[in-house]
Amino acid sequence: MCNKRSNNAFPTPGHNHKQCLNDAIDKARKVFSLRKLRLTPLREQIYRQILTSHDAIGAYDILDRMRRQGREIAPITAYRILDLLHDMGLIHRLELQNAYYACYRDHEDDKNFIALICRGCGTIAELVDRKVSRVFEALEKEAGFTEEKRVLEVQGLCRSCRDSRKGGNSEKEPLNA
Amino acid sequence: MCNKRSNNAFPTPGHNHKQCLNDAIDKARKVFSLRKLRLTPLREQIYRQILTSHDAIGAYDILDRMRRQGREIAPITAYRILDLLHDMGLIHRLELQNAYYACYRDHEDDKNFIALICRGCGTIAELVDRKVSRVFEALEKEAGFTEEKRVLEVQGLCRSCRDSRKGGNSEKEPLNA
DNA sequence: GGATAATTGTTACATTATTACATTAGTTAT
DNA sequence: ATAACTAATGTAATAATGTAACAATTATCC
Ligand SMILES: [Zn+2]
Ligand SMILES: [Zn+2]
Ligand SMILES: [Zn+2]
Ligand SMILES: [Zn+2]
Repeated sequence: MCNKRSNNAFPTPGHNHKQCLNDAIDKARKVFSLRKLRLTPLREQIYRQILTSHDAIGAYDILDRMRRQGREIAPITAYRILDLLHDMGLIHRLELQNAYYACYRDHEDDKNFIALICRGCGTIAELVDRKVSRVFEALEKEAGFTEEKRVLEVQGLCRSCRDSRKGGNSEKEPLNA
Repeated sequence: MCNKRSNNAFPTPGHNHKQCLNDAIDKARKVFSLRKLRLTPLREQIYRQILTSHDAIGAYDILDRMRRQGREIAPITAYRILDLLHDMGLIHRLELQNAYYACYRDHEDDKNFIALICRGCGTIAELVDRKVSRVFEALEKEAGFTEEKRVLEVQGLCRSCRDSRKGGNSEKEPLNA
C-alpha cells in the first residue's frame, strides 16, 4: 500500500500500478475473510475491472468489459456486487459521475476524505485531512445536524494535466495493469 | 431574504415561507433582467414548483406536477429550464438525489456552501463558512489541483427531526406555500 | 413586415438503477 | 451422504434519469 504518492495526492502516471492492484486484492481477501463472505471469482473479476486504474468506471462499462472477457452478466448482478464492495469499503461511488472507483488507502473505515477528480486524465485521488472533519463537525454541531453520510467531491485538473495541455485533456497513458 | 433562520441553518417548520417565495421571485426577475433573458411563464411555473418548499425535487416530479396543473411538457423542456435556472444560481442540483432545490440565499455567485440534507423532513439547508473554503484551497494547492467544481453534501437529521421521532421520519408538515 | 435570435415543441433514444422471482452453489447438521 | 439451510447468481421485465436532432413557434430588432 502507498507506493507512488508523495503524500496522499495523485498517483504518478509511471507508478508501479501492479503493486496497487496486488495490495488491493490482498486487502479484499482480508476484508472478505473478516466478514465471513466469499470473494468469489465473479466478485473478484468485477473488482479487478475497477482496479485496472485510478479512474472511476460506470456500472455498464463493467458489463461491457465482462462481456468482452466472455462473461455476460445482468445489470443487477453488477450492482449487487458493487454494493457489496462499497459496503466493505473497497470501492467508492462518485456521485458526480455515477461511477465507481477503487479505494487504495488503508483505513477502509475512514469516511473522512475528499475525492479529487481530474477531468483531464480521469484519475481520482483521495485527500485525507483531519482539519476537514473538524470543520464539518463544528459547523454541523452548530446547526444541530446529525451527520450520517458525507459526499465531498471536487472536479478540476491535476498538476500534470494542468502543466501539459493548456486546458487539460491529456490523452491518458494506459497504466501497465 | 433571510427571515426564518437563526444563522444560516435550517428553516423552522412554521416560518413564513411566502416571504421566501416572494423574495426568490424578485431575485429571479433581477437576475433574468441582468442577463437579458426572459422569465417566461413556463420558466416561472417550473421555478415555482421548486420554490414550494425547501426540499429537493426531481425533474420528473416537476413534469408530474406540471401535468396536474394542466401543462404537459417533455423531459427535455424541464431539463433545459433546470439548466438555465442552475446556471443563474437560482437553484442547485443535489447529486445525492438527482434532484433540484431552490437557493434562498443572496449571493448567487457564491459556490462555497455545504448542502445539509435532512432525511427526516427532506429539507435542504445551506451552510456558508469561509473556513471550509480555506481548508479546501489549502489542501488543493498542496496537491497541485486546480478546482473547477465542488460538491459538498451531507445527509443526516436536522435538529427537529432528531428531537421528535427517535429515528427521524417525521412525516412532513406541508408548508403554507 | 421580414430578418434574426430566443424559446418551446416533437420524437426518439441513451444511460443508470431496481423489483420480483427462480435457480444454483456452498455449508451445516443429522 | 443427504436434507435443510443460507449465500450467491441468474432471468426477465421495468423504472428512473438524462440527451440528441430537428421542427415549430414566439419575441425582438430594424
Ligand atoms: Zn496505481
Ligand atoms: Zn489529470
Ligand atoms: Zn421558506
Ligand atoms: Zn428534518
